[in-house]
Amino acid sequence: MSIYRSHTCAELNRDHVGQTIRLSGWVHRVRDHGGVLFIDLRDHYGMTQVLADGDSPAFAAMEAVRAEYCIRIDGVVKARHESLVNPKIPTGAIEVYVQALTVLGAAGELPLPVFGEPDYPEETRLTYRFLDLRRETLHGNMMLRSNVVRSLRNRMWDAEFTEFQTPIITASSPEGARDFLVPSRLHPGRFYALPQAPQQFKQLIMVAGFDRYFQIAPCFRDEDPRADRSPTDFYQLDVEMSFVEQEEVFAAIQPVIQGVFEEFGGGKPVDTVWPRITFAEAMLKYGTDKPDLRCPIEMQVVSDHFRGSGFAIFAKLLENEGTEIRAIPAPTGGSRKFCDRMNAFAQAQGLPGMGYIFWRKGGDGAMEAAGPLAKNIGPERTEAIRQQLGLGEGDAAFFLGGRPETFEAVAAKARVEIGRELGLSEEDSFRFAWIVDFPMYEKDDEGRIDFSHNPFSMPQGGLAALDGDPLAVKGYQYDLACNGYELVSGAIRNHEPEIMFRAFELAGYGRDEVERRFGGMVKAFRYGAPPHGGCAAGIDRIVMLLAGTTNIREVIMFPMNQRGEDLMMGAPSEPSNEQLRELRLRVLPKEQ
RNA sequence: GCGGUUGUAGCUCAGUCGGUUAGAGUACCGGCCUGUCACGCCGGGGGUCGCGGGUUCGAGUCCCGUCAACCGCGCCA
Repeated sequence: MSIYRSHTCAELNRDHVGQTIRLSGWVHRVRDHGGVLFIDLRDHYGMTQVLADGDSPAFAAMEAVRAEYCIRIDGVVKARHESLVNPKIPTGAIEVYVQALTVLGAAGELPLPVFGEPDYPEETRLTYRFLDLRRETLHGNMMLRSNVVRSLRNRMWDAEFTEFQTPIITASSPEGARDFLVPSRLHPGRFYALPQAPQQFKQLIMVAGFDRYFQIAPCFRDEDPRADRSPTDFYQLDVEMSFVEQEEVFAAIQPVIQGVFEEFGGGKPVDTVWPRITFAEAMLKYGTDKPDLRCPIEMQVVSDHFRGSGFAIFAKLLENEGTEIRAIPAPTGGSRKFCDRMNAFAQAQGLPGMGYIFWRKGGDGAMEAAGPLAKNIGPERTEAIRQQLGLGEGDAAFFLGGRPETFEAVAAKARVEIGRELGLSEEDSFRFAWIVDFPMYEKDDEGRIDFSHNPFSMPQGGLAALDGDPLAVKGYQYDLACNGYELVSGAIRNHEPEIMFRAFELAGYGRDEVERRFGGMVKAFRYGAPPHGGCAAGIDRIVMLLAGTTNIREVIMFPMNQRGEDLMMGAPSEPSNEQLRELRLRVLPKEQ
């Protein structure tokens, strides 16, 4: 027999009654009745009730253990009386009478209880992550993650993709997010960078004549975190294929993503047909490029009804170029209480507010429009709006005005909030859509043309398209949106050096600069580069959705906190003087 | 960098209009209990009310500042 165990804590049942067995695990819970003492013994696999009474030589030892002690017991499996069976655990038909107990690892007073999983401050949970991970939820999340990754790999292998590893210590690529830099000891004053993604490597793998590559790849970005975005590092299912068009990438990746959602989604409905929605349409209808399609509400432009109307705020707004009025229809939302609550929601998000109209039964029994806006613009315009939006008695509509970029983010949240509050949205389903035709360029704060997404994407229309208005150029660039999250992002790549130079030129990067920054890739494209494209799927987010949480740290084994610190390991830490000397670095004092 | 929320026992929280010695649950320690599975009962220790300043006869409570955590914005090709 193993010195630690003959069985796991999930294994024993009536078939083992009478056997002498050995278990190792953690003390989940102690119930001391004086003459008889029960311990729920827990390991990775499950739970078994073990007990001792005064006749057992292990009784004194049993009395001494506390929650989360790691112990080993020897004992005999006993059937429980029918009235004492615990149906909540698989081993509930039996219990183990303990004859010997050894403490393998004692535990101090717990800073974080495992039993019962009460809510705890995240700071404590991260500092004692190893205890948090013993808890059922997090333990289960990590097992889910492992199983999802295995399933993704199997599905990719089955589809004849090949997995390769790319460098972790590599060169800085100056576009995009901030790099994590790694000082070079052999070359003082020079730095490696951790890859933000294996982007250039996977493209080079295609140039190298491989086909259908994938990798479960760590990506590193030195940016501030969000609830759904891990700081410092995260994992992507990175994919690249040669000789493909956009639809072929979709066809390759949909079965993989859909498959894991069907496998691990707990039976929640999973879309099997994924609509293609253009970026422009998504922004118009949903106010975001990652719409939550569980909410059926679609926004509409209603500017004409407000032009020259008695509602001065909107009428005046519309005199400025690039402005519009957008309506969010809210079927069944026709009460002042609800409208005021949503208005307050918009204000809490930093907008001046959302105007609204709602339709109710009037004093004479006929439908009447209510709300401050209706009074200002008059009955004809109000009625025209109602007809355009297809609303009726008991419904409401909210209005936002200005340049779309100033209100779209809040409108997107309000749309989802309205749908949820009114019970119009599905809750337990996964709704997917490919968002396509992203613009190649946008204007930055100073009015300069810059890449809006991925500079390596092929512009639609090729070289010729780059001679017109840059802001009108669309790329073969796409995202997969699911329930309000961006799960996948990808593109057909620009593999022709001349188009690439021209594309960068529009964004203000000279030929020399492109050669310098992306020299390896540009050089490769001069020696017979195949057309290629691919995508990358966010593993953490996929697991997050499958685990039913909205916090990415719930699905990462050892996450950073909101400030990019690892409270358990104490990272980042100060280097020793010797380390700095060797790297020939000096730390500047903090500016006061 | 900016905004919101929170900060009281190891932990989760309550604490009224500014008023006596700041409470409960849980955890911990001690006692009792032979059928519990969130065991139960009795007792005990445990507090810089985040920190600093102010108003007041009196501040956990009001005001100012500051720190920290989380959420959001900026940022994230």
